[in-house]
Amino acid sequence: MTQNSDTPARLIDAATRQFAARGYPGVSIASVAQELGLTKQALLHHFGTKDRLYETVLDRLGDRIMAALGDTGDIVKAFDHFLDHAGANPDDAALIARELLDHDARAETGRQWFLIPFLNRLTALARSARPDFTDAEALAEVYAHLGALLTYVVSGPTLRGVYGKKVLRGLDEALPKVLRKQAKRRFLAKKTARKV
Amino acid sequence: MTQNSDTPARLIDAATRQFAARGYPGVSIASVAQELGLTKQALLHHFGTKDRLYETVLDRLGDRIMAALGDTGDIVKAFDHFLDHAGANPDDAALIARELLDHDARAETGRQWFLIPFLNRLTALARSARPDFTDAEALAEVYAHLGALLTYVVSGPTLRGVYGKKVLRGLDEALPKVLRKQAKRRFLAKKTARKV
DNA sequence: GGCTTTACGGACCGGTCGGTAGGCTATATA
DNA sequence: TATATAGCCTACCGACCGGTCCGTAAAGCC
Repeated sequence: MTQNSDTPARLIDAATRQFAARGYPGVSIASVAQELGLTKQALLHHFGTKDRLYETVLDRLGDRIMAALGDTGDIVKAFDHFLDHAGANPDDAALIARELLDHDARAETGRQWFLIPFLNRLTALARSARPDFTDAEALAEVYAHLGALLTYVVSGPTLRGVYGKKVLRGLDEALPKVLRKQAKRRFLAKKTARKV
Repeated sequence: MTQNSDTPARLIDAATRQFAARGYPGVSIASVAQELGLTKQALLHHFGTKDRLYETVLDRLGDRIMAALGDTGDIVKAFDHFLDHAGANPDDAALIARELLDHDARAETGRQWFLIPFLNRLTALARSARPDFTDAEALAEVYAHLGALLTYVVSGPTLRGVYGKKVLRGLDEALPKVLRKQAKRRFLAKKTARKV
């Protein structure tokens, strides 16, 4: 650690932002390195290849979103925490959305996809909240809810540019309410008659 | 029309597939042209620049999705038609999802975004089904539903690769049901006391 | 038959891509 | 003090990028 020992972490941060904003093919390793005033060779020194940089970014992302769910056994709270996290870290949401679009296009040699533990966790929570669900139904409900949540968080900048700030402020007020209400309706019914 | 007069249309088809699969920065005009055995100069002859090719692709997409909604006044039916269309044309869904992610990053000189009429139409239908909604609430419900639908259609290939065909078949059976049930719950309530 | 237009291909341009080779410097260790 | 190593650089490579220039063959128009 002769010079700046946290360079790898800062490169990961920059790469996370750029991959989220422009996607894998839209980002050059030179532009990531340039963000901290380095050359691309410095980046290659730390990560070897662009692909390994990207995989590292996804690894960290996987850790963050699992942590965001918390250790609650309540799926509504888990989605609540995740919405908070995604709202505060839209880059994370964008990267997830991009992976849903692009994952099958990339080679992904061997390793397990970073979203699998996340989806499995949510599906398990859904099944424990609604034992009347089949596995497929639980995954479907989780997936539909996650899709609505991600699309909303992800399109913020786009819709702000298109509709203007005022409309978007209304959306930012209404949509989280819609999502929370929907989570309750989705997962808190049948078998588990509920309070509030 | 000396040689092949429908070349532009075929180029648009190829470009639609490739942009949907790999996104704007991931597609080279040479690879699009190559799909019909042409060189990139042929493509540039017809469209001038890569950007104009992409805009043409979005124009056609905008026409298709508006047509897919049909002329019904019933938002549940409109979403039903759109789900059918998106299921049969996953490239269209992928392009919309990519635009939601990327639109603000591109310059988009002047012209109106192709999704605006689509979103406006759906929002208007939502408001007429639920006069108790504010504009923001209607847009939020439309957007949440659209997000769930798009994410589902778009992630098909990815999830198939990750979960295997069997799980995905279960999802393909369960998720459309979830979406249809949800559309009814979203838009057919209050003021319009319900049957079914 | 001359002229223009359409539809391409070949050659090439400046620039950028990911990646390699090798060198320099500051620190850590012996 | 000698050596090793981490961190980063300059220089360079072949491949590819979007785009221009120019030629050419076929068809339409007069």
